[in-house]
This record gives sequence, C-alpha cells and structure tokens, in this order.
Amino acid sequence: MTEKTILIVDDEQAIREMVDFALTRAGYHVVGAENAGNALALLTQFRPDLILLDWMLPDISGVDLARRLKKEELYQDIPIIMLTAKVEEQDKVKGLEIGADDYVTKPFSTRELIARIKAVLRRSSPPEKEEALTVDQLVIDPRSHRVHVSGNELHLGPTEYRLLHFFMSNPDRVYSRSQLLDRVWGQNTFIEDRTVDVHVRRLRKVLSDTGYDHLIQTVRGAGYRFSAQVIA
Amino acid sequence: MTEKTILIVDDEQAIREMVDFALTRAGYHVVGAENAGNALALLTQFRPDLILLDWMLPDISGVDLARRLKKEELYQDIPIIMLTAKVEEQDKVKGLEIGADDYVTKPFSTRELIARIKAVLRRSSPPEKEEALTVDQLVIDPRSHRVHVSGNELHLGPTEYRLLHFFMSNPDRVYSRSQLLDRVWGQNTFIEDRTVDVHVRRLRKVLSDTGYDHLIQTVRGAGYRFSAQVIA
DNA sequence: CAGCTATGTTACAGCTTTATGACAAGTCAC
DNA sequence: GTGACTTGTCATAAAGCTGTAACATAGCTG
Repeated sequence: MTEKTILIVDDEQAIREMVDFALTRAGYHVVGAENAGNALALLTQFRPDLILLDWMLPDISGVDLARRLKKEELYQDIPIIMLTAKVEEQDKVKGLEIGADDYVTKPFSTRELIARIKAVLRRSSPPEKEEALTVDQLVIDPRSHRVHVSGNELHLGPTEYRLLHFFMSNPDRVYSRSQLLDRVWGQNTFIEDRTVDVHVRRLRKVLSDTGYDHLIQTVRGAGYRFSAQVIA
Repeated sequence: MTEKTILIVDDEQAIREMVDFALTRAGYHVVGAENAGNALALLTQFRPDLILLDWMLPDISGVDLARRLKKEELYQDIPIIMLTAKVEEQDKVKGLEIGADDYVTKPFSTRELIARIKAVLRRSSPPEKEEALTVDQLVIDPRSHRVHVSGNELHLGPTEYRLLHFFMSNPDRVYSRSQLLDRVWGQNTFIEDRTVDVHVRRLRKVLSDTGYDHLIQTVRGAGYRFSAQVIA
C-alpha cells in the first residue's frame, strides 16, 4: 500500500514534534503547519489523506478552518480530526457538527491518536472492488482472499496474490517489469526489476500444478502478459 | 449484560436533569442533548440503546428527527420514545406513524417512563438475529448464548463468543484485524490490532479439542477468515 | 556458431507477520 | 473484601516472505 500523509496543524511545536515522531514511527508521512494560513498554503501543494487540526490556532481558529475546508469541494473529502484541550460536551458536539470526523482531547496518548486515525481512515476509504475474477477454472476471490482451481485451493504469498490479481484484472496486455513494480508493489518502492522475475516464477510454480502457468507469458524485451486465452 | 445507554433529547434542562436522575438510579447510562443537531452529532460517537425524543425542539422538530433516523439504516433499529406535551389523538397517531416505538405525555411520572422504556427495550431487543448458526456439528445459539459441538458445550469468554458469532455470521470472507475490532468490539474502541490475534488464539484453543479450530484461518497479510469449506 | 543479452531458477540471510504464554489490572458475583 | 474470570498488552518464539546474488538457459545477431 502507499504511505498515508497526515497534515498536523498546531501552533505548539512540541505537539507537532510529538505527533510527527509517533506517526512517523507508525508508518505515516507527516507534514506540519503552525497556523491556518500555513495549512491552507500547504494544501495547495499537496493533498494529505487526513488532517489533525488544533482547536485553537493563532490566526484562524481550527474550528473555522475546518468549517471552511468542509465547504470546499476540493477539500471536503479529507477527513479531519480535531485536537482540543477542552473537554466540554458542547465543544465536542460543535466540532462534530462542523464536519470533523472525530476529535481527540489533549493530552492524548499517541496510541489513542493512532487508533483514531486508523479508524477514520478506514471509514473514509472507499470500499475496494471485490468481484471474483475467473479464467476458465481459475478463480481469484478478493472477498475471501482465495485462489482456487476447480475446488482445489492454491496457496499464494501476499505478493504473488497481488500479482495474480493484477494480471487477472488486466489481461491480454504487456507490462514491463517497472510497470509491474509500480502497479503491484506500489509507487515508491525501490526494488530491482529482476525481482519481478522471481515473483513471476513463484506464481508460475504454484499455477503449474494445474497447468495454468501458461497464462503468464513472457514477452521478450518487453515484460510479461497475462492472457485469458488458454493456449493448449 | 452491558448497561443500557439512553439518549435524552430535550431542550429543557430541567427535564433532562430529571430524566437523568431517574434513569441513572434505575441503572441506565444517560446522555443528554439539547437539540437535534447535538443529538445527531452525538450519534456519530456512540449508539444508544434507546432515544427519548421531545416532540418540540429548537432546531429540527423531534418528529422530523425521528423520521430522519428511521430512514437511515444505521439508526433505524434504535427504538424511539417520543415525549410530548400534547395529548391529542392526532399527534399520537402521527408519532407512531413516523416510526416512534412509544410515546409518553408530559407531565409523566418517572415510574411510567421507566416502565415504558423497559417495555420498549424488551420488545425491541429480541428482533436481533437470533438464529442458531451451524457448521457441521458446531452450533452457536444466541438465544441460549451457548456453543456446543455434538452435545458437548464449549465454554467461551464473552469476547470469544462474539468473535465466533461474527465469524459464523460472515463466513468465507477475510477480515483485517481492524475490521474485526470495528465489527466485534465496536466502532469506538481503541485497542491494539494485535489483541485480535490473542482472542483468535483463545477461540482456536477452545475449538481445538473438537478439531474445529481449522475453520478459523489465518490469511497472511490480510487478516482472518472463517470458512466452512474445507478446500484441500 | 560464437558472443552477448534477456530470462529462468535456486539458495538464502534478513525481515515481517503470526502464534503463544505470561501477566497485571479490571469485573463481577458473593 | 475475596476469588474466579476476563481482557488487553508484552516479550519471545515460530513461521512465512522477500529481495538479491549467482549461475543456468534460452534467444538473438551477425
């Protein structure tokens, strides 16, 4: 998967650093802004997957900023978690009313913060397409995360599974090793092209018991192709 | 069982306090909201077992709010008792038409209120899916809250019971640890993903005596899957 | 056919994900 | 309170995967 980017908007440097440290360790990419103006400027530069917004900011209040973002079509889909020192029910309610997706009360544990971030991201990420794909007797079913050929389950490692799923979703088309790395491994991976060969080999090996390894064809000088047509 | 939570939506603080006092003493957990907006916001945070809704509210009328909630799949199962100062048959009918489960006329005695709440909760809690689920000789029966394999009862802790019930209700499908936390533990619990492993382990342990632990399968990199199908 | 390049295979050390057992804190009925 | 259960978290042990390097083959070019 791709790394998620989180924008933390808080005027206290200590908080930003703490959050940065915790979230980075949890595998997120963190960008900080110390006030609303900064945050807005940054938003024109890139699109975070989630925004952590302090309730009180020196220029525009976090509440107003949230309200503003939720009004703009471009930004309204970015989930927001409010950070607040206040504990009153009123504020909590207000925060949620303006469209924040959750709120965390200071002081908070990094564990809670991470848990809430995960929950919000999970809720807001679109459900994946989970149609089962079939080629002849070969079936890959994302819902059960299973691959089987006429009743016999095939065991694939995570990478081989993704590779096969990608191939079956995009049949009859050649992909270079680099393209496969981008599409199957993710965009920011730094892996040798030849590694793809190894995984193709592993996938073919599993498929070979049932003869379906022929579906994965080598296109010399170009890459690999998955062909839905069963070649005798 | 868990303590029942009741959301009281009324703009008069005196009423809220009175109800809070009475219901708390009766063993309920009470949360108050003074208007419909507040109530809606609160509903994103937790799920009450019942809502006491004033007929007239400052922003959206109680009637409209009730109608709205009953339309949404997520909330339509929460029983609603309308609180009304009016006594006309017309209103009574209207209230029930929109889907309220009962109504109480102000002024009301706390005894009456509690009695009606109990009645409504009793009536509305059973409609949960209570069917016993079976896989081969393994049976889980929500009515008796029991699990047994060919006559022998298995002892499961509450969490393991819910986990097994969830799995048996949703077979042949992978769930990530996070999804399981959402679905089995509830949406606003913030515990470690890895804790799921431990409960899976506990559940498997109990099932292992009868060999049914194999039904709970680990899908590396994806989560767990309960599968009745034994694919060779 | 020699020489060269692209692809196939295998082995493996390091790393990541799971499984497991132990534990302290929390609950609940007595 | 007390004792029997539960529960979430850790630390540690196991398993399972992954990316590379090295060597074997196959394919192409001239």
